[in-house]
Amino acid sequence: MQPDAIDRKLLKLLQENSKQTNKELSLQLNLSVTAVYERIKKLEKTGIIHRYVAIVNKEKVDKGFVVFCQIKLVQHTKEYLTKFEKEVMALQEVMECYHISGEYDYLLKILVKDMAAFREFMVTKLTTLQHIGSTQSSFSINEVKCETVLKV
Amino acid sequence: MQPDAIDRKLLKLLQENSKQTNKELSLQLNLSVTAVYERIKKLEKTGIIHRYVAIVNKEKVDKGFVVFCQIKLVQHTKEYLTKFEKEVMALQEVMECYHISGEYDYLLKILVKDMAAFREFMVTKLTTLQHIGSTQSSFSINEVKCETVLKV
DNA sequence: GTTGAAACGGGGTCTAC
DNA sequence: GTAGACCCCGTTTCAAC
Repeated sequence: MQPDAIDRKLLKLLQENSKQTNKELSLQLNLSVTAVYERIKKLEKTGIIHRYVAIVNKEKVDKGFVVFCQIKLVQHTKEYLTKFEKEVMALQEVMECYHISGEYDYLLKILVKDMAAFREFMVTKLTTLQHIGSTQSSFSINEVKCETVLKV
Repeated sequence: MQPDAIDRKLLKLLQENSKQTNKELSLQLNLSVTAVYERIKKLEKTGIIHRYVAIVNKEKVDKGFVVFCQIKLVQHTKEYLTKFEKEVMALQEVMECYHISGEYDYLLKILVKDMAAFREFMVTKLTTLQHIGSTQSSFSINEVKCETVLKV
C-alpha cells in the first residue's frame, strides 16, 4: 500500500498526537469522520502504523543521562556476534543497539540517571559481556533534536 | 512526584500499548478502573507521561536505511554551534542530534530510503551546512534493538 | 484505596446518497 | 468519497464506603 498525500498528513498528525479524536482529525484533513476512520484502519492493517505508545519524559524518571557507546568485538564469527547481541538485548539500560559498518562493530544508545550510574553500568554489566575487545563512549552534552515523527 | 511500584508498572503498560482501556489496565494492575484513571491523570499532569503517539514502521515508509553520522566543526564558538544546531533542526532526515563529548562534536541519527538517498542527503544538505570540518558515517547493518519503553 | 451509578461522547457499523 | 442515525462501551465524574 502506498499512502497518498492525505495519508501522509494523517500519519504526521497521529505521530504527533495519537489521542486526537477522529472528528478533530477530520477537521484538519478536510475529510468526513468515516473517511478518517477507514484510512486509520487501513494504515493499521497494512502495518504502516505499528503501534500506539505513551512517551515518557526521561528526565522525570531519572534516565536523563545519554551515552553512545561504540563496541569492538575480539572476533567477528557469527557465534560471537549472536551471543553478544543476545546479551545486549537483556540490558535494560540499552535503548538501541545497531550492528554498524566502520571501525567499531556496534553502536549502543544507553540511558541512565547520571555518570555514576553509567560507571556502575559499565563495570557491572557492559564490560562483563564476553568477547568485547574495546569500547569508546561519548556522552551527550546537549540533546539538540530527538524526533519521533517520521516525515513520510 | 515519585512514582510507586504500581505507577511504574502502569508506565510500562502504557509505553507498550497506549490504546489499552482503563478496564484492561485495571485487571493487569489489580486495581479499580477509577484508581487507574486517577493514576494516569496524575502521570500526565506531572509530565511524566509526555504525550501519546503512533509509531510508524520505518521500512514501510521508505526510511529503513539508518545512518549514524559524527560531525566535527571547524571552530567551537557559541555562534558556530548555535548556527549548526539550528540548521540541523530543519533537516527532516535527521531524527536525532546530540552535542557529544569526544573527538567529534555531534552525533546524528539519519533515516533515509537507501544508500542513494543518503548520498543525495550528504551532497545536497549535510555537507552544505556551514562550519563543518569533517564527518564520519556508520551505516546500520542490522538493528539489534530499538526500544521505546523506559524501564522506570 | 474500593464499588456503583450516571452523563457524556467517541468508536464502530450501517444505510442512503 | 459524504451525512446521519444507531448502539455500545469507555471515559469521566460523583457519591458513598
